[in-house]
Amino acid sequence: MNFNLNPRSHVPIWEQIVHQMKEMVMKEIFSPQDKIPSVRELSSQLVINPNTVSKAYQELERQGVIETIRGKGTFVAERSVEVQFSEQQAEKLRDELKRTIIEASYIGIESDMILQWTKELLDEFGGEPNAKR
Amino acid sequence: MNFNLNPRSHVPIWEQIVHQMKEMVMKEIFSPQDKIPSVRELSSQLVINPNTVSKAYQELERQGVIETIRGKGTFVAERSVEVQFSEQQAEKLRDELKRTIIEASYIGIESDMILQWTKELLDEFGGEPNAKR
Amino acid sequence: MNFNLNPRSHVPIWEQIVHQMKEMVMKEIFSPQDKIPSVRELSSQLVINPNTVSKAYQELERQGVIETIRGKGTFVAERSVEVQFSEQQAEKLRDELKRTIIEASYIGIESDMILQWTKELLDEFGGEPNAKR
Amino acid sequence: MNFNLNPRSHVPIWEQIVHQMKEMVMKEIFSPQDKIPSVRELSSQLVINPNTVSKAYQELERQGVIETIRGKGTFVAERSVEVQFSEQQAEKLRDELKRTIIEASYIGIESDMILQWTKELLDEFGGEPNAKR
DNA sequence: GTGGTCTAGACCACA
DNA sequence: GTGGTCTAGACCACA
Repeated sequence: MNFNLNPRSHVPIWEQIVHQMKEMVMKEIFSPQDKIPSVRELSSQLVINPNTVSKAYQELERQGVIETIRGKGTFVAERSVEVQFSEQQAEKLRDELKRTIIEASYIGIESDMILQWTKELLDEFGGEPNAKR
Repeated sequence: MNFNLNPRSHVPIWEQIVHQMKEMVMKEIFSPQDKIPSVRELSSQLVINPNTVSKAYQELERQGVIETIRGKGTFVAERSVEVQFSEQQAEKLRDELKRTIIEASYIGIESDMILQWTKELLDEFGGEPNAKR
Repeated sequence: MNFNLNPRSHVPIWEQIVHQMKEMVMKEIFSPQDKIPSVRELSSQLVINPNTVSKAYQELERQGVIETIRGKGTFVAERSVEVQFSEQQAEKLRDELKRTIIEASYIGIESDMILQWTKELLDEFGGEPNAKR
Repeated sequence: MNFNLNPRSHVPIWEQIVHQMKEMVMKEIFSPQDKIPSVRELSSQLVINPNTVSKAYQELERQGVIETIRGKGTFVAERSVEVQFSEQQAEKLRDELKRTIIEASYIGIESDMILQWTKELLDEFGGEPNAKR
């Protein structure tokens, strides 16, 4: 697993792991049932503290991205289509989008460029890969 | 100045101020040369710690959004069109966009919805208001 | 013996076995003197680690649910009515009940619903089946 | 705040804190907006590690029981009536109830006693205290 | 070997 | 002063 962690970032390492893991699942680099490295393996590979990896894994499990089977290891979870997002979650993401668009427009990035980025990213990540149908 | 600050949010208050200030400039609620309240005035108006306002103003000044003129006060800065963004800045914003799109797709928000949001927000904030041409 | 084991659950597998075994006895699916599979048989049938079954059997024996007779095998134990529970045991179970009721009320499950569940479950499991009278 | 922590219990200390905190909110010992002790205060009062208290507070915040205001402290959250529980959550709690009832019946606790306990506990904790109406 | 809990202690951003 | 992150390391239950 290739993680690209930046310890200088203001985003905590455990959050970087959570996000990149979700990215890999969206990109179908991982499929449901795939075994992912143990906390100890990954922490020694990334040269970070096991507790940091553990925190990331716990958050991923809470979000239903991975599943832990006692004594056997950790696996990418089956994703159910029924996943229903709340109004609140949607609101929060729209706000994030707004924030990014204001920042981008402010420094002079053209609307067309932003729209193009969005389309490219949606082509890459839009849809629901790995969802049980 | 109407700020909508949420102390319960995990976004630092100084960052909320910075962002809303930029939003107001983008919406042309403020024009260059407009005087804005002093740190003391604003902090007592918003009932927050002066250090917080001070930090926000420092960041806004660093980004060239406002200017302080000794003995006269603080003003919205003139924006020049020639403002050129760096590759690095663009990269960072594209990454933010990517992050939001992954999260949104992950919880099942349709690509069409995300695209619609983007268009709406670009209509509202796209362009370069207040820029000296 | 039909066990419904869920390795993804955070309840240890040996505990799931213990509990389902007791449930089967309460439902009179088993009667005293019935022979139950050996550790080896059950572990290979359920495709789990023999140590896990062994731990479950030890706990069941400790609780007087099953009995091992050297050279003959393992059997459902005779239950005597005189089984007297201690204040401590009762206290512990009342606490568990309290915990569940607090959690349920907290997320907004109606008192009536909780009461109905209790009545249904008592109809299904209340009483002392298989007890020697 | 009176916590009754048992380090010998198999229930982690942070979980005991979470549960007892919810109990106190249900009993209206705390009301929304009430300030609760800081992580440092509580950890020194309970003579446990700050990280353990921190973990409990983070879980309580995730569940919407408390709110953190940066630099100001932690407060009991306003509870909204709209709290909607999922089928899955209800299922899990019914299972817990089932488990407790089987255990209780098994050791010979009368159905009437269990029903009485339930009614007493519902009188004490049923309903939605502190909910914004 | 696997993950979970807990302690001890450092460092940092925020207000 | 407040909480959040991270490291280091011990101990434990489970399989």
